[in-house]
Amino acid sequence: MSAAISISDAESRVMEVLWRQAPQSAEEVVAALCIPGGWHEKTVKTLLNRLLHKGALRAEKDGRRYLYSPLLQRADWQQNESRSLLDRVFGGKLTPLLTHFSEHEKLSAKDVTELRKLLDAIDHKRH
Amino acid sequence: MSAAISISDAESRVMEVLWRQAPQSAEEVVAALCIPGGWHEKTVKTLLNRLLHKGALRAEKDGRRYLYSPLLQRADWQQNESRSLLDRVFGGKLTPLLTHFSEHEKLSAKDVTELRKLLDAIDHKRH
DNA sequence: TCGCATTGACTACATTTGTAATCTCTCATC
DNA sequence: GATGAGAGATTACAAATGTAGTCAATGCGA
Repeated sequence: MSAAISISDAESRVMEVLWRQAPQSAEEVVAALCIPGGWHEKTVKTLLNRLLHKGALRAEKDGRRYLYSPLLQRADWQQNESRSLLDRVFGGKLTPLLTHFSEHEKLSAKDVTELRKLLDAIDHKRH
Repeated sequence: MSAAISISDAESRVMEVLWRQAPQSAEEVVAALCIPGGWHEKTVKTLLNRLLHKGALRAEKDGRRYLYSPLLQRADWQQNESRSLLDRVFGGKLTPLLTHFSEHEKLSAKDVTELRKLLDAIDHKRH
């Protein structure tokens, strides 16, 4: 288990861009994030750099610039964030969280169907 | 909608104590949190104070000291944190989160039963 | 009544985070 | 070879956070 890189909220926004597609140059990442009322180019560069130092990204030289790719995997990050919520907010127990979501979040018919399928699948594995 | 008080991780630890039981004196809260390798008394006092200023707590005078009670409700906090995770990490969509949990978290048989009941209840409401 | 112990208020300080600006190096061009 | 533009590296700075220490007020015990 790698030392569990932790990234900030703003940093995760940058990662999302690279998770969608990689590798990308800084310029491309900037383009994706600096649109309307977005960040300043310098801000994105800073975030890229911090992510590099944290080991969340890899950079390969491409002429005068770098191409960035995620090292931290999105699924792993989601895993950590979810686990963290579970522990911090729901005492580490899943049922209260699920109960909470089903009570407070609007579940679409599709969500419900989806969930039933998941439960069935779990039951099957458990056979 | 109240201005959505936001509390830090350490602060939430203090709130948990008061959510379990309120009102409590600072001394009692300290006692609950400073046990083995816990925080320093002063740290807890600071957190109580910050929470007061944020409006997350109420303090009523009781002789030479105060008795603290939560103003921020646990359910509301859970709601905010969950919503935040959902938006930040799962693009605001519930299904990916639920899928994630069902794939990566061990669901006990009880969890599954519980969930099914929830789904049934939802279907009923939808009638 | 006076000083002390206790409690809350205020101050402190390093780290992380959001958000940039400036510095520097290097390659393409004149 | 000199120079300027663009890329990344370094520096900046305020707010939030974790973690305490110091100050000040006040009621209790001697």
